[in-house]
This record gives sequence, C-alpha cells and structure tokens, in this order.
Amino acid sequence: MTDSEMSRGTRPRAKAAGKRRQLTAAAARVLHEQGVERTTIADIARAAEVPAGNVYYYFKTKDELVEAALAEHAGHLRELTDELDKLPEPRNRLKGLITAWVSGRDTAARYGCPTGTLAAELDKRDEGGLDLLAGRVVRQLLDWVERQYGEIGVADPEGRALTLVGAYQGMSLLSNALRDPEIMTREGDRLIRELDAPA
Amino acid sequence: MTDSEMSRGTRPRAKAAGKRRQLTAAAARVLHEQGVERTTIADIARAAEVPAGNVYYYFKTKDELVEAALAEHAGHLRELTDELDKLPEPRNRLKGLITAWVSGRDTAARYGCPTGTLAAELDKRDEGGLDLLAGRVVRQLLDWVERQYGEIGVADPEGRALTLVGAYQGMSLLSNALRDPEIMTREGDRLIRELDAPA
DNA sequence: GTCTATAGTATGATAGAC
DNA sequence: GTCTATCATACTATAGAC
Repeated sequence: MTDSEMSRGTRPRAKAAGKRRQLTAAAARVLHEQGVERTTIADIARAAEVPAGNVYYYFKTKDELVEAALAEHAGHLRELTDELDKLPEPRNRLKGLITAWVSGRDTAARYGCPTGTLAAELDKRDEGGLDLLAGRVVRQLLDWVERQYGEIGVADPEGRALTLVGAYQGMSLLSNALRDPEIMTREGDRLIRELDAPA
Repeated sequence: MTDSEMSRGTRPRAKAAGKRRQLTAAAARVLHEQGVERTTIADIARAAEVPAGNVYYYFKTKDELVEAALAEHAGHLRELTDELDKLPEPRNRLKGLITAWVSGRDTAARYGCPTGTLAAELDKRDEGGLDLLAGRVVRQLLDWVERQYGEIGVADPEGRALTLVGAYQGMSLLSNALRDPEIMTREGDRLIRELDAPA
C-alpha cells in the first residue's frame, strides 16, 4: 500500500491516530481537573501539545471530546477490573478495588472522582445524552461489584454494590470538599474491615 | 420617617430587600438545577422575575450570587437541624435527618444534592475561595451529625459522621447518575436500620 | 432605585491557505 | 493532513438615561 493510498479514505493513518489518542488522554485529564464547562478546546489542545485549530480535524464538536474522555475513563476501569479478576477470591478482588480507590486519594481530594464529578456535571444538562453515557460508566462499576458480592454469596448483592460504590463516591466528594485525602484512608480502612466482618 | 429619608443611605428599603431575597432564592434553585457555569445572570433574573440589568444593583458579580445561594443552602440546613434539635433522642434526630434526605429523593435523582454538587463544581476552581465556602456548609452538616453521635455515645463520633454524610452524598450521586430516586429510598432504609442495630 | 443599551471579552466552530 | 485567521455568538459587567 502506497502513501497516497493510506491517506485516502476516512481511516486516519498512524500519525493521526497518535494525535487522536493524545487528545483523548489530555481531554480525560483536563476535563477532570477543570470540569467540562470551564475547559476550553484550547486548554485541551495545549495539554495534548496539538495546535488549537487542529483539534476540529479529529473531533467535530466539544461534546465529542467529552465522549472520548468518558470512554477513556471506562477503559481505565475495565483495565483495573480485568487485573483484579485474576485474583481467585472475590473478597480479595473487592479489597483490591478499595485499595486502588485509596491510592488515588490525593487526586480525589483535589478534583474528586473522575467519573463521579463528570457524571454530576453532565447530569445538569438536558441535551446531548452525554449524561446517560456517564451513567453507563457508573453502571459498569456497579455491575462488576455486584458480581463479586454474588460470588461471595451475600443476601442482596445489588444493594451491597450500591452501598460500596456509594461509599466511594461519598468519601471522594467529602475528601474533595474538605481538601483532606485522609478521609479516603479512614473510610477505605473501614470498608475493608467491613468486608472481613461476618455477613 | 419620610419616603426620601428611607431612600437615602446604603440600606435598601423594603421593596429592594424583597428583590434581593427573590434573587437569592432563585439563584439557589437555578444554580442547583443548571450548575454554576451553565447558569447566566439572565437565567437567574428571569427565575426571580427581575429585569436582567437590574441584578447588578443587588449583586456586584456573579460570584456574589453564588455566595448568596450557598448561604441560602446553609440557612435551610440550619432550619432543619434546629427543628430536629427539638427531639429529645439524638438517635431520632439522626433518623429525622435521613428521612428528610429521602423525602428529597426526586430532586436528588434529577439534580443531585444541592450542596454536594455545588461543592464539587466549585472545587474545580482555583480563584475566588468559593470552594472553601462550600466546604464550610459540608462541615456544618458533619459537625451537627458528629454531635448527635457523641450524645449517643458511640466510640468514634467523627468517623461515624463522615460515614453517614458520605453515604448521603454517595447515594445522591448514584441516584442522580442513574436517574433513579428508589436508590435514595433503599439506602435510606438501610441507614435507619443501621442506627437501630447494636453499636 | 430601576432599567436599557452596549462595551469588552471569551469561546466554539469554520473557511481556506499550505 | 496540518495549521492560521477569523466569524459568530454568548456572556459578564458597566455607563448612564429615567
């Protein structure tokens, strides 16, 4: 295949795909730190080291960048749960999840949970449907947790999943509002202790 | 006192104070529903039925409107806890708080917790210090809850307060992200059951 | 005190050169 | 495919008439 053949068609070539990935990663980071509304296309372009006007070649609208960032977060979550799935004991998988949450305490104290704050912001919109997409990432986490509780054999796996993920979102928000990462440590310890307690 | 005497000085007269109050109430409502960044001065003016350009007579900047909304939320919280303080049993005061949370489930499912979502959005800013003000409202709630646990006589009142308020923020966010008010009901029931369980 | 008109600025998006 | 220049719009905030 010649160069001109690669350039034709809608599929971006290697270099283009690289820039797209750079922009997606930068969008995920900057949108988390600054929020959707306060972030400009120029902010994301700068963080990705891509010229500002060039962004629109890869993403037609700002919302498409938000969508890409959301997919990036979903991907990270999938990577984490895939890794945890290698552990034989479901109880240890859940402990691993909590440990991962606590290890992100400094970021949470400064910017909140990436998915949670994004979902909260997008839920204030009427148009676009990005709010539903954010909900789906939350649902992805809930489903995985519910599966672990199911394997453990607790009475109400769905309820337990809501409680655990809710505790995470809650401690992230409090830690963020009070700017105190130690809240994540304290609550994380409590959640792990609870997993060891008799059902 | 004549009319002209009332009009002098910096103190707004009755009608002006009325408009200020209208604007504050509208700001609290609209900022909760749309978020700070997506809300324009014109949006708030319209909701308060005040001409758009007139707003700047009462509030010099948009941030002052946000500050007023925050104070409004703090006031509502104070009203609620003052009411609950009339109950003799601290355990029943906490149950009353949870009941109040659950009764706001439809609003939470649509727009999240007023204080929590506001705090999350303001925490993404660097300037202004409104983020710290939001943190203080959260702190106000935490302190009251901690006092109740102290009266009950549990081992770690501060930790228990973090857990309870965190659970509220978490269930609000999940309920909002999944657009399901029933999550508030389920988790509320669980929290009340936990209060009845032996320490 | 009340309101209109508008200045000043920032941003999303596009046209078109290279 | 890459990048610059720019349009169109929306918003905060102010000046000043009434």
